[in-house]
Order: sequence, then structure tokens, then C-alpha cells
Amino acid sequence: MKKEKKNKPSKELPLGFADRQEKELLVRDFIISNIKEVMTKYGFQYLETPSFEYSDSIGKFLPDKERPDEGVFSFKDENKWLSLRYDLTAPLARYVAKNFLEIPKPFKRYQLGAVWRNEKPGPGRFREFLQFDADFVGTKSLQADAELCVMISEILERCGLAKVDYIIKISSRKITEELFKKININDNQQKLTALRALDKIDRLGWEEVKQLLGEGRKDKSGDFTKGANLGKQNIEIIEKELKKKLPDTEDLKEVIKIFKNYNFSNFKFDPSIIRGLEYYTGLIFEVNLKFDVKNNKGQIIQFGSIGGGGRYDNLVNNFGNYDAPATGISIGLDRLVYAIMQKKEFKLKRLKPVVICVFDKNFMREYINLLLLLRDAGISAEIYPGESKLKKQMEYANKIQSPAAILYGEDEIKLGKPTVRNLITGNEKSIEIKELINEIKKII
RNA sequence: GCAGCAGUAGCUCAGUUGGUUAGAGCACUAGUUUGUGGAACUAGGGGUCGGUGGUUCGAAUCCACCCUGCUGUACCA
Repeated sequence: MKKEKKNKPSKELPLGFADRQEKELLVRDFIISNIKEVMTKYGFQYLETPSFEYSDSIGKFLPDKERPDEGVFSFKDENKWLSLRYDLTAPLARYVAKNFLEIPKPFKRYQLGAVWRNEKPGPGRFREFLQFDADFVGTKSLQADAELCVMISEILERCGLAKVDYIIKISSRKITEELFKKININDNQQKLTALRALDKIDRLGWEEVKQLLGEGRKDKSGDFTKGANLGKQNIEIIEKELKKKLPDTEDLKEVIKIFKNYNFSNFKFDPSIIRGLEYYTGLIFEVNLKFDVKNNKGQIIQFGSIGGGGRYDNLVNNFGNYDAPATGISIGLDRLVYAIMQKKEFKLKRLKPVVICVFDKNFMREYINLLLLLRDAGISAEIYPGESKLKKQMEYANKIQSPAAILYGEDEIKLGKPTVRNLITGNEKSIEIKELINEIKKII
């Protein structure tokens, strides 16, 4: 006989979703406030678009046609399909196309928000995550691209990173394009596989990448990845060309010149960065952290880039006939938060409330008077939110890391002198009410 | 998706060649004399041993499948 199973609701989270606790949220808020300040300083508009869009608005016109309908959360509303946005760029393109006649040209906007991807999550990757995007729409000027790099580096440094902690890698799609033309690769599939292989140079090294350009490679776990099947000669040419490659395309020369004017030097030309496969059209860049990031077991994990961006001159155009060359940057905020939490010991402890202990409900009026006094002085305070013995109240105050407890029982009330217990040192002091604010301020 | 490893209490784990009512530490709850947290002591609650099916007199332990997690790899708008 089986016991009857009680159908309790599941306490598990859906795959790829996470609760976020205060410790993390405070760091996130800190980063976001830096982002907002810097973005305002750089003259970007703040924009918010809805979480849902019509599926065709964000799917159909995507340049990556390999899997246009996969990976998004969708449902049918009446008879139209809606999808949760999977990035902030597609909604931007839609917004620009919709409001093209009214908005300034060029249009500069930044946006912060969650995006959703319906796919199996990986290490440090979720199905719901926060992105920060900044874009210029409607300008071909490489001044815009340069500003994005300068701006993200200012944000990172404000968040506590030093120049040695990160690097902006730059390259241009034109380099690989020319290279493929030179060795006569025309098969699109082969091109894509080759691009993916080249993308991995810094992680795997040339030897392994050459395997991927050729027949394929086995990874650490023994899994085999098929390669691009290029001829040996062509592989040699690619290696030789890229190794000696200089940033000599027009766009790279130009943007490096602009960096110089900004006195910005924390970048590196790296022909191996590739980014989104069919998306970018010219200059591309990637923001990489240079310090080790560990998981909660203390193992160092492959963290890779926290974001990047580049020029996409055709996206907005897909919505209509507007010519809107654009460039943008996109940062994965959760990963940045995770990395920064490890890099710096953050002293972002939120001020916890002073706890006023409740001896007797009949004294509530006195307690509220003290409470208002403290709060009016801008001090976080609360009356113990429950009905328990004093011991429990002290345990509670300790648990929430309250700086001080105020004891105001019958004896104290008669004297009009509450007792302030410093919960860090354990010292107690009986003081006049008018001294209360000063006393608390001394503690916190 | 592919590969390797893992899944026993909220957390970290132990569990002998399959054998009574499955354990420890930490955490939690209640006490250790009436109004005092972080230490100590006492007592207590909590687990269909990831799930389902199978082998067996008997399964946390063996087998199969599935689920979940970690790490790598692939994909990534």
C-alpha cells in the first residue's frame, strides 16, 4: 500500500531561471547606476521596449537564417504569435523603423532589460538574463564605434576594474572576407565553419584551430567536432596571413586614429574575434576580462567575453526602405556582476534597520514615537515585526545584521531613557531620548 | 546537441561484499528560572536515499531508461 502522495507545489525553479539575492542585487544596482551616469554623460537616450514583440518583428527579419524560430519563448495571442525578446537589438530596429520620421538622426539610445532564450542553459548562462545595450543608428561614422569602446571602458573602470583587468579586442569582418576570397572559399557552410574555428584561437591555440579548419578535433571529454575540411595548403595560408596580419583595413585604421585622439589605448587588434556570424558587416569588438573567475566550488571557469558589438549596417533596413547603418554594443550584465563580485570585496552593505524591541503591546505608542524619530533622521529602523520573547527579538536583530537594538521596557519608560544595545560590540547604554539619534549615528 | 563526472536531511557529506525502524556535522525549532543575539549544554522536527521500471526473500547499494546539476565542447540572433 502506497501512502497517498500529497500534491505539494514544486519548490524548484524552472530550468535556467534563478533567484537573485540582495548581495548580488546591490552589486548589480551599483553597476547599473554607473552605466546610467556614463550613458547620460555620453548623450544617450534611455529607452524601454516591451518584453514581448510580435514574433515576426524580431524573428523573421533576422539576418541569421539558420534557425529563425528556435530558441525563443512564444505563445499565440488571438491568432498572432508573440515572443519574448531574445536581445535588445531587434526591438531597437523595430522601434527605429516605427518611429523613423520623429526620432533624431543619428539616434543614440541605451537600454537595460531582461532577455529570454529558450535553450539549454550552460555554465553561467541562464534562460533569463539582463542585458545592457547602447547603439548608434543612422551613422556610418566610425567615431560612433570608437565612442562605444571608450564608453564601456569608462563604465568598467567606474565599477572598480583597472586597465589590466580588461581589454577591448577589435577587428573587422573585412579581414576574413578578403582572406576567404583570396583562397577561394565560396561554400557558405564552409565559410561559417571556418569562422567559428578562427573564433577559438585565443582559447584553443593555433594547433587545435587548424584541426578544426581541417578534418576536426576531439575535446578534453573525448567529444569530436567536425571541421571545415579545408585543404592543408589553405590552412597554412590562413595561419600565415592572420599571424602577420596588421590592422590595415580602412575601418580599423580609422578607428585606431580616433582612439588616439581620445587617449584611449586599452585595446588590442585581434583578427580572431568573429562575433555573430551573419550579423555584423564591418568593425567588430569584444570586451574581455583578464582575471580568473571561479565557480562556487573554487574551480576556475572559462569565462570568455562579457559582451561586445560592432557595425550592423543592414538590420534596420530590413523593416522598410530606410537606410540606417548602425553600430552597437551589448553587455551581459549578470556575468559582469558575477565577475565583479569576485574581483572586489564590495563594501556595499546596505544599512540594516535598527530594531526596536517590543516588551509589551501597550507601549506601542512609545515605540512608534522612537521609530518616527529615527526614520525622520534618515536612519533605517523598524519595530520588531512579530510577537516573541525578547530573546527571539535579539536573535532576529542579529540575523538581519542590525547595527543596534533599542530596549524600552517598563523601567526605561518610567525614566524616559531607552537602552541602546550595540549589536556589534554588545555594549549597552542608557540614554536620553534626545541623544538617541547621536548615539545611533555613532554606531552606524 | 555531444562527452565526462555527479545526485542520500535546508547545506556539506558518511553509509562496509545488497540484510532490522538510513547516519554525522552545520543549520533549524524548543528549553537551560521571570527583560537580552553571536559561545556551551539538553531535547526535538525534518529524508518515499533524483524519478520510473526491473533483478532479488530483501535495493540507498545491482541493471535499464529518464530527469536534474557540474565541467568541457558545440550552437548562440
